[in-house]
Amino acid sequence: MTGPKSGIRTTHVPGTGKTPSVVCEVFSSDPQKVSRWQGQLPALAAVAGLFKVLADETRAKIIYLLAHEELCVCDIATILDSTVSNISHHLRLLRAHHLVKYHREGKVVFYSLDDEHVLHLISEAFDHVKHR
Amino acid sequence: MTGPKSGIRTTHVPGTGKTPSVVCEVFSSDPQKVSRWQGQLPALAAVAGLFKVLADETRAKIIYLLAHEELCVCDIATILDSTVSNISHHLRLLRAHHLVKYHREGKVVFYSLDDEHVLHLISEAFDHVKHR
DNA sequence: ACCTCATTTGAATGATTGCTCAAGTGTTCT
DNA sequence: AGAACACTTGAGCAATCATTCAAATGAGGT
Repeated sequence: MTGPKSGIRTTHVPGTGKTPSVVCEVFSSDPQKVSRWQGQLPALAAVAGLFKVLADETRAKIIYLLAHEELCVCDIATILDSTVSNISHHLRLLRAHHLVKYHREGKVVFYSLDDEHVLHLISEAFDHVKHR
Repeated sequence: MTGPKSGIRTTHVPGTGKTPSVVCEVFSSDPQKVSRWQGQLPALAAVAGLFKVLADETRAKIIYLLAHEELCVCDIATILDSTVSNISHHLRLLRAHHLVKYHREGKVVFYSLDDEHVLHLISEAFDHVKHR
């Protein structure tokens, strides 16, 4: 199968002002460009998944905090003016993506960043949103 | 106001095994660490907003495509096996964030990337999800 | 054993999001 | 003017998500 969204479309070549060379092409628009991309697209689902993790203000702040120092859940909640439960839920997600590490000291659990790369990603995005 | 989530929490110092030095501290957990962060957190809402735009497989792929060549809506839809309407909705969002530029040629609208920085962000995230 | 505290977990809620369908706009051609 | 085409837009829907509350777990102190 060629996918449920496929259909009959026409052809366009930019710049030339040409009329559609083919009126009814099955499952492709511009044969040249379209066929060139066949199987060439990298799997960006995982990339989008990583961005989803970072696409939340609270989580971005948690990462930023933990990049600078080790903190317990309670402290993070206080600093971010949130609830312990809420922060714990977010940490659970960050843990699942191996972005944070933790160790228990008595009753308290201390979290810290386990992936400097994501901090770099955040700071780069921060620079991006600043100058424009 | 100090925020709706504030409450009375206790103090913890990692490593020392110390007992909470203060039992009831209003609106703060570890006074040392918490106060150090007062007003020090950068505004990461916009950063999270940018990541939200990238946190979708279809949009990530559109950006990847447009980084390599100029394409019309119809072609993008064909390559990504989606509908023209769906792609147009995504392009609308990308346009609102000034990530893509476009120009009309007759009936056809050609889109291309207007922000190489986001491509760098994507390729960096791609490298990240690969080796682990 | 019991109580307290720090954190985790699950269920419930409201908000946001991606996609689809149908209708609308703008452009070209006859 | 009218038809055909490329694209845009808005409403509607199901799925996902962030947050909250209440209950559960785990560890230390008495």
